[in-house]
Amino acid sequence: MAIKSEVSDAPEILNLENFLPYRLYRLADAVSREFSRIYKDSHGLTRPEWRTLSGLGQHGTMTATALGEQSAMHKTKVSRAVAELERRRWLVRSPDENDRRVEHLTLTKAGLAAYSEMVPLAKSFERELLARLGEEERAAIVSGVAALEAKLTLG
Amino acid sequence: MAIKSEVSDAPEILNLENFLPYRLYRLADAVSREFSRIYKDSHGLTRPEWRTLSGLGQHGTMTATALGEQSAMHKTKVSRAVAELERRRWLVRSPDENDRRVEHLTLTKAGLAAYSEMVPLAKSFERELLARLGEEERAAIVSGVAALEAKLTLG
DNA sequence: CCAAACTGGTTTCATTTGTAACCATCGAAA
DNA sequence: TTTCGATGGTTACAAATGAAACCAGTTTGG
Repeated sequence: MAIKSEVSDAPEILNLENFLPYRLYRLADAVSREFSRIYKDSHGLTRPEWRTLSGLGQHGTMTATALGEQSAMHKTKVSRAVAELERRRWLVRSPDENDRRVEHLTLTKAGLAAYSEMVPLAKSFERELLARLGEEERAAIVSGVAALEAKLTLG
Repeated sequence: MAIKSEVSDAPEILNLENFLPYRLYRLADAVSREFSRIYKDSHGLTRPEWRTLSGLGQHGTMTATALGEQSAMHKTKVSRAVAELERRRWLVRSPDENDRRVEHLTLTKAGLAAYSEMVPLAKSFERELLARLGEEERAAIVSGVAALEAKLTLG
């Protein structure tokens, strides 16, 4: 049997368990699922709501557009998350002086309280996640992610 | 101002852009989005459908349960993906001899053809993705992901 | 000054997803 | 053998998502 036919007869096979896009997605999904307990189980937030809360907690006041850029969310996700947090009275909107299309979003005391409560939990989640790894493994995942991020168009 | 009040007054802040669960998710999402062009744009497949095709292409014949385990999908996703691939006549079901609940799934010639067409594209996608990185960066992401996978309950 | 193009943000609609209930069959134990 | 709990797989329903249309309001170019 000629080599040429040998290599072209058998269909080329992809090993899914070893395929980086799949592994990355599955890993992120597992981590995200675990992490979601912090905002979902305790307060019934969705991920977009959590990110919105987190963005505002971090930056004080932002517009919806800025939120979308900071946390890599589509404008519709932001819009709905903001609406829900407003319904909970966790944030308020205030009109922009110069541009009447724009709204500035700010957490209320209640929103800030929820944020302050979750931040330590989030940090310890990350800490414990990384603590399961050895020193070089930790460095590997962090720098590996950073390297790929740098090469991609994110958000 | 006493140190104690200094540290407890300001709300602790989480830097989202630096938070591993967020970064991981955003990265996986971006990679997955780019990759999806291979199965979505050309054949209109969803991710579960692609994974199902991929699992069967790789293993020949599988049950729905096995597919779910191999590709980290919930049984409902598998069920719907299988139904769609069957509708396209890309796979067939055959009953199990001993257990009438079980179905064995196999790609048809058409399914296999689609699979064979996509595999090289998938491989070159991964290759080119990794080619954007330097040697150590490549090693870092691969071993970092592997390390985290090992510590988590996946799927 | 006015039309066209653009931008911030919301809504609508179709698709996808997750949860739970469900149906059929199987295996073990009484 | 009958019954009861697990298992393979599907379905129903509610919630989350994405794409595109949409509404204001703003800017730009003629």
